Amino acid sequence: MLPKTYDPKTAEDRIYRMWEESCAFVADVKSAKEPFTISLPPPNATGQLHVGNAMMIALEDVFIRFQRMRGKEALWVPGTDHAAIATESFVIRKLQKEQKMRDPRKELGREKLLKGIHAFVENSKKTIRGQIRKMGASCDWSREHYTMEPALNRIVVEVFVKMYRDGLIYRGNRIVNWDPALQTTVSDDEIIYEERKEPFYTFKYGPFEISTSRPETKFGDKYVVMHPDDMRYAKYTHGEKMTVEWINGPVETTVIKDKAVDPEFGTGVMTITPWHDHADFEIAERHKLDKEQIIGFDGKLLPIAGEFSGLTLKDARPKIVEKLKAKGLLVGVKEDYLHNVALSQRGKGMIEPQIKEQWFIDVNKRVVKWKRRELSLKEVMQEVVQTGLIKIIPNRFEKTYFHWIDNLRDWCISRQIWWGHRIPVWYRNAAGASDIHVGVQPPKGTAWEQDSDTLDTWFSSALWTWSTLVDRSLAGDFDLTLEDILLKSPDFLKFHPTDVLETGYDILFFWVARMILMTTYVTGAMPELEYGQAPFDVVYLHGLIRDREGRKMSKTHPETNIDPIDVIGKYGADALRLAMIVGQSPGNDFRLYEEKIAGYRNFVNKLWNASRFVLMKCEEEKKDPSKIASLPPVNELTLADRALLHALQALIHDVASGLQQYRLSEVGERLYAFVWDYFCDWYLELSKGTVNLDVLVHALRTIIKLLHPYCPFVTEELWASLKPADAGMLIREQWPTITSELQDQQSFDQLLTLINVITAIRKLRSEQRIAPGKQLTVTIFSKEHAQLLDSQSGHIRRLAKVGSLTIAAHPQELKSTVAVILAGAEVHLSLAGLINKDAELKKLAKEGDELRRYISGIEAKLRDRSFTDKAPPKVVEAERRKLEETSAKLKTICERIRSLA
RNA sequence: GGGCAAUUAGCUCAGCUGGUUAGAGCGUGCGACUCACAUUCGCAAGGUCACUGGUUCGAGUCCAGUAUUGCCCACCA
Repeated sequence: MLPKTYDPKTAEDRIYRMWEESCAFVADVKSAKEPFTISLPPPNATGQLHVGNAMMIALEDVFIRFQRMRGKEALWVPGTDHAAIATESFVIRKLQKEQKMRDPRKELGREKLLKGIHAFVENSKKTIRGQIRKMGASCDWSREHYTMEPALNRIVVEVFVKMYRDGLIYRGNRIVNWDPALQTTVSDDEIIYEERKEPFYTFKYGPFEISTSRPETKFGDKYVVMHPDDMRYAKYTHGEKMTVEWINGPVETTVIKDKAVDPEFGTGVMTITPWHDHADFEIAERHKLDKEQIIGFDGKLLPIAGEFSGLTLKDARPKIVEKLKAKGLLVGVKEDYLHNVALSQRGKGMIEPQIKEQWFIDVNKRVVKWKRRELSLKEVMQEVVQTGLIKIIPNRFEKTYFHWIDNLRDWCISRQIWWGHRIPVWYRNAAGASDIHVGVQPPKGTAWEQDSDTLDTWFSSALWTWSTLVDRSLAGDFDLTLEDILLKSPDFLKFHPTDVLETGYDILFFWVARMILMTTYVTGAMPELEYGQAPFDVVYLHGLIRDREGRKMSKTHPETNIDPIDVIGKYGADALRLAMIVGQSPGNDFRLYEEKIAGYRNFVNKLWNASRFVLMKCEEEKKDPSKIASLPPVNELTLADRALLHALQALIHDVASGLQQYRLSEVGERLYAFVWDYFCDWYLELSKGTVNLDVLVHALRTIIKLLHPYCPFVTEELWASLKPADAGMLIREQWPTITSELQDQQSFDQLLTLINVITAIRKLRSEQRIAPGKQLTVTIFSKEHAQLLDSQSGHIRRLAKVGSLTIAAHPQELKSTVAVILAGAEVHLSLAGLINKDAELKKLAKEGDELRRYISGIEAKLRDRSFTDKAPPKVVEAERRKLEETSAKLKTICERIRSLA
């Protein structure tokens, strides 16, 4: 016998082990079944799974389990990401804290530090694997991958070289976002802006006045820029040179006219610092101006700053302002000037733009082959979404996506960190000439030195949907080309493109867009792949998880922060999964808090107890549930059974069609309501009278199958007790199908009637409108109803708490009875005068008032010619019917009031 | 500055292509030791669907504007 409450703790690990040991998650590449593939967005191998990861696992597992049961060859590829900068900075901070190292990079050197990070990552991977399992994820562990494994490294390098040869990757001096704290560049997308109030200074600069919030960068300013149409400065000509007194003495400056200057802002004149400002850099590029470095990569001023050389920016600023003031060049200071400062998303340190030699991907060059045409990367990315090859859910993000592409600049892919895929480029200075080698393998010969930079972590993630499907044994064979490797990999041929990419909308640009970029680029040149594949058909974007107050989940608010693993320990994985799926809608943020999870824990327990009840019944009747194989003939079933089977058909339909449209939340609610309100509250209640165990077991099995994608553990556990003898595990069961013979709307309506009768009795009782212990007579018009009620009389008697219950097939003494007309059915309850008169009258009067108000509303509507003439006849007819029904109801109520009074 | 979204019960949210008296969960109040389940069961209260106009026979739903909130992108020296 099952225990009274379901205990997920003992069951979940055992069930997961059973699935895994029996290879239930392993996809068969040789199968003839249609494939269904998802690549798990690889969590960062930096320690722990967070709620966002848990959410995506829950959603994806629903897709996968559903499709697997529907008969697809479902493959879910798990893995982890090396998360270059995140991991490296995490480990460095850790070393600083735990081992009191000042600068771990210097103290350990490249190799030792990498070894340390590697050990840390291996450990994290272990943790994360365990945590993904805790969620119940049915991913194929035999195909687990890691972005830095040798096979993937080979692919990364191949793609780099291919792009280099196509002229899409180039090396150039460009202004980049430099993070002095982490000593690396970061991409535009890795910057956050923070509003700050800082003083805003205005200085005298020759005949001009210029304003700045960063005087410490102004040493090298030797260009003064204004708008060409600004009449105030019309007397100065473009290219005019003059000498002005500046911080460290006189400097020669040149007048530049450029439309980038806003005449309305400040004095309409500015000086530029091209080395340390994006906008200034662009102006300088346009006019081919000199650029000078002012700030070192360590964040300190360079010798150009003269006496201020070596100072940090923070220390230098007041001193410089002081000096300018002393020289009489300070015109004014506006305190509390509000502006945005760029901060590193990772370390939260200031970003100092710098000019550096970096590797870039050209997004505008039209050399990308796609469907037999040559386009730019930008154009391909736009096309696949525009033509509907890729569909984004919710579709409003397609707009965001296009907007992002429109503004996309060349992608800086090199990073000055050590943890990551090393750039496959070698340099050599021999005989005064410098050589460069770009290749999959290191060059032969001596004196070659590899580029010390590594690749942006998103470069390798961008290949994820297919780099994980490559046959590992081929990756070591350097006679093969990238195309050969792909075409010889059975997994790739069978399972790519993937079906759904499910992730948070916050990494649409970081990752999703870049996967599209890389995959279309690589496959577009391959005739065998019809000149181009997208990495996936559908992008499902979930929202961010927030706490009860709407804040982002974070450890800084431990009282509301939810750690998925803690929650699973407390409420079970099924409850967590349900809580994260139901109520969640794509693209919208979602609040998660403990009560929600507790609510679904209760639901899981409800399902558990419903099953327990069924099993108890089986035991009572000495019936072995495993021997129940099929339904008895329909014509032998009772009304209630037929109604239940009908309702199940509708449920099967709704669940399948909802899931195919990715409406997970709605389907979850539908299942929740069905199990709780219909199956438990009504059908099982009715079954307490007479039971057809075959139907009961069949219905429960169906429900359990439908619920399995949402809460796999409890359903698998229950399945073990309920399944037919020859059936295997639930995870591999077939999805229920709709049988038209079982559709029986009439029975369903009649059962509703019965339910209404019972509701009415309950209500009467709870409102104390009938006295307990008295006789209750139910009179009904239809023979079928009478039979039905008769079979339930014991149950109703209990509900109504009456001493006896009489059921008659014909109305008797209608005059002296108080009848309740129940919606759409001719069933009356006769209370044989044993009611609490005052309570009843009050109730009836209220009901009557409501109905009268409602009726007059409909009447007014029907009198309105514009309605009756213009509305569709169907609608008008419906209103008429409504009026008739309601009037009849009101009439009965009036009669009852009369008979009472 | 450009863009996207949200605004429905005390709280968290559903409400698909405009059509019965706008729903759920939680919370609240009242009642119940009903033999699967107190992680339960029954009942009730609570909403001029942010505001103002418009389209329509009919608007929570479509359109325009306003307000508030949130997010994304760009960025001004």
